[in-house]
Amino acid sequence: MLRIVIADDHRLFAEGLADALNSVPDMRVVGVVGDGNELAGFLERQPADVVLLDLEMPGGGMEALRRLPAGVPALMVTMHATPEVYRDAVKRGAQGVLSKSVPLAMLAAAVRAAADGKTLPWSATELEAELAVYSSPKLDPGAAALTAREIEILELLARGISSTEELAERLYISQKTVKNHLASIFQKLSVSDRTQAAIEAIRLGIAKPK
Amino acid sequence: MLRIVIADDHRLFAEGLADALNSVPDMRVVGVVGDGNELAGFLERQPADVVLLDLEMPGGGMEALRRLPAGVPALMVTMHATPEVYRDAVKRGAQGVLSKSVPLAMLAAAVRAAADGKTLPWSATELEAELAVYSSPKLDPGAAALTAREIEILELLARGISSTEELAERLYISQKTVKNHLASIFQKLSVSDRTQAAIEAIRLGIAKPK
DNA sequence: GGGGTTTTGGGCCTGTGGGCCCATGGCCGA
DNA sequence: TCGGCCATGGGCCCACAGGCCCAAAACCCC
Repeated sequence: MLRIVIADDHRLFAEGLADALNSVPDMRVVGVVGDGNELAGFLERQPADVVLLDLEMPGGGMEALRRLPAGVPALMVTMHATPEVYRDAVKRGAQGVLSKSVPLAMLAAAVRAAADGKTLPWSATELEAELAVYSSPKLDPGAAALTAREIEILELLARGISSTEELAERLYISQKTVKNHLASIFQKLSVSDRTQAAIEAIRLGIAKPK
Repeated sequence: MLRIVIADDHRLFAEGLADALNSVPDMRVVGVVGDGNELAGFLERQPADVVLLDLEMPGGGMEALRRLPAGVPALMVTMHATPEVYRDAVKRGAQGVLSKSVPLAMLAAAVRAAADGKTLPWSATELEAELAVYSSPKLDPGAAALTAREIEILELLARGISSTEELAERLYISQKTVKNHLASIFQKLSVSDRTQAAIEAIRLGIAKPK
């Protein structure tokens, strides 16, 4: 799970992006700050794996970038992505620069790459090639341990198929087998009933409600 | 449920905002377009209750505004909210102008006001006074029927507090009362157990997982 | 002040969920 | 080929969930 801090004074953008990133299975936004001067202090109290910085913000995006604690990967996200901005940002320690016009999936990939310590290239073609590796979420170890059948059951569960009887019917297996799978799921997800399992499945992005 | 269309070529912003608005109980983003020229055509196929327009976009925000079908409330959302922009936008039929720096809750209130046909004032103080009326979501008929206590229980449920015992402890009431509330919730949401209730609560935006 | 709703609680009963044990056959990789 | 995981089932037990009926105090609105 990658912990992300967003530094952007445009609250609609920041809050929206936070929601969007939280719906990506392997990411969690742990903080939003609206002022570049607050960022360094905030990161002392709240460790993060990646910081997303707006270029245009109070306190200055470039300035905030320069004052980041060493070793914290940062991505500059800006309306005005130019080669000059890229050069300056990378010189000051950023892992890359992204336009606010890129799709969410590309940002997610870039965040994974940044967390991995990669410095992203500027050119669009190289960038796409680089990010292809990071396109899919690195799921939690817990989630990864789930078997195919278990995931299938979780998907149904998250869609509201909650009774043992109906689950068994949908999967053409006995109710006993369903209960066995569920018991295994509970253990792997560290939960104690199917309600918590459904919530956890939704939270992990394994399954979506409806 | 208010249907919203977002017109903005900054995909990160648009997708993020879409997620954020979808998590507001009474709103649903039904479309995102990245070009002002596409907007009018899109709205013919997909009716909307409110349109959110970016000022700075291909095709021109003001231009797109002018070409909106009559009677569709529109809000201009922009980095550069100035009195001049406000004057021009309102003259062209917009219900108001909001800076991208406002919090999500204010946008949500503004959307409700716009859907109601209100034209929003420019000055911040008047705006706040006007939006106070629209601060709380117009819930779904089904959701609206839920009582305060029932919502409280649903929130806990969606956070993984699933056993009757723990729910009772958290709320300082007897387990019997918890079960009674749950029975009432099941009926109102047309579900049959707490797993489905938790999922429905998340889906309706009444509660968020964790 | 009186009639709705909400919140609180009781009793009772049945069905289901979840814990724990075990067994078999299939499949895959070392 | 053998040991491992997986999917499939069985039996058993008990606690808990959910259904149904009812009741009283609190609250709020007209």
